[in-house]
Amino acid sequence: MVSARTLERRIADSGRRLTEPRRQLIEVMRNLGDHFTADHVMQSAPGVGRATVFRTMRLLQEVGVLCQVVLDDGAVGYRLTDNARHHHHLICTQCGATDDFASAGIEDQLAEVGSQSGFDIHGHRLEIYGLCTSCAEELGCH
Amino acid sequence: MVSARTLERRIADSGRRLTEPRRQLIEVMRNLGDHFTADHVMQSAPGVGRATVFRTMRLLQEVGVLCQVVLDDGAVGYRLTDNARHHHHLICTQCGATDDFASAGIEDQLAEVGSQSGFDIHGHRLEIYGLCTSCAEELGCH
DNA sequence: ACCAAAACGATACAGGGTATCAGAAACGGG
DNA sequence: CCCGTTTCTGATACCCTGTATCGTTTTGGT
Repeated sequence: MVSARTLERRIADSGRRLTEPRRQLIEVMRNLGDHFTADHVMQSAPGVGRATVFRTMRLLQEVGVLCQVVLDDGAVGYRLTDNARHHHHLICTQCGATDDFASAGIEDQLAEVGSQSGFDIHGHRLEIYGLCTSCAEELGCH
Repeated sequence: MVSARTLERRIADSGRRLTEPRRQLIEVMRNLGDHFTADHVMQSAPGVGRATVFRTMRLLQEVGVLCQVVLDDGAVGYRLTDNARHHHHLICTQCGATDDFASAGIEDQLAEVGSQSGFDIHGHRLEIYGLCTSCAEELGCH
């Protein structure tokens, strides 16, 4: 779990102000767990204006501590992350549980695709869908 | 370029009716080239109702001849495809040109991630962003 | 404490997609 | 070939996620 201190420092270090609504939203997102929607955040922070929720979420994305997760059905979720580095997501299509991962092997394969295709590749997006261990158990032997 | 006949057969074979609006939309999408948005389709088929455009696009996705492409900025594009099999997209962030590709190496790496993570993986979504050869030339030596 | 800059809340708007529902088209059976 | 059932259509209202506007409030450096 990424600490509130880390998140607040990221905001401060980027030259932005550390306001009360921002602090509240950070706390709310931390409490929402490993995945949530913008709507969840709004409902959990009724004192904060709608626009501020979206603005803050955009800000957190810009400083690299919040990332979008494209779900199975195309809907968008969010997730706090402590590593701003490049990574991908493992998403449970049953319960929504989400994990980060990185794989040098995959990056190598993508570089390979680039050289074969003639495209000058400078980014990608990868989401993996499946069942987390507990959902797999539950569904597997029902 | 995927033929109109193929597309129409896919609809008929799935038990749906081959109506005039559907035929029109298929023709429009074929003419729009390798990537387009729902709005492009609507503008190119002024005689067809908005809801029918979306319904038909959903239908084509269900029968596997139209796929969503998640762009760089999160916007969604569409693309006709003749292979309903699993594949990924190479997307030019400059001009929008889009190509399909598949890579056994990547699939292997993903299986690897699955076994390491404990997730029971049953799908994924991969979009690669870059510059197509002509855009790379144009921008490279301006 | 003061002030300019930044951020806020309310709200209107925008874009993409879905639900509803009365009327029209498709197509299989007689 | 006509008829009835089923499916589809168009118009429109609506929903959801996110952004723009703008007057007011906070922030934080001096």
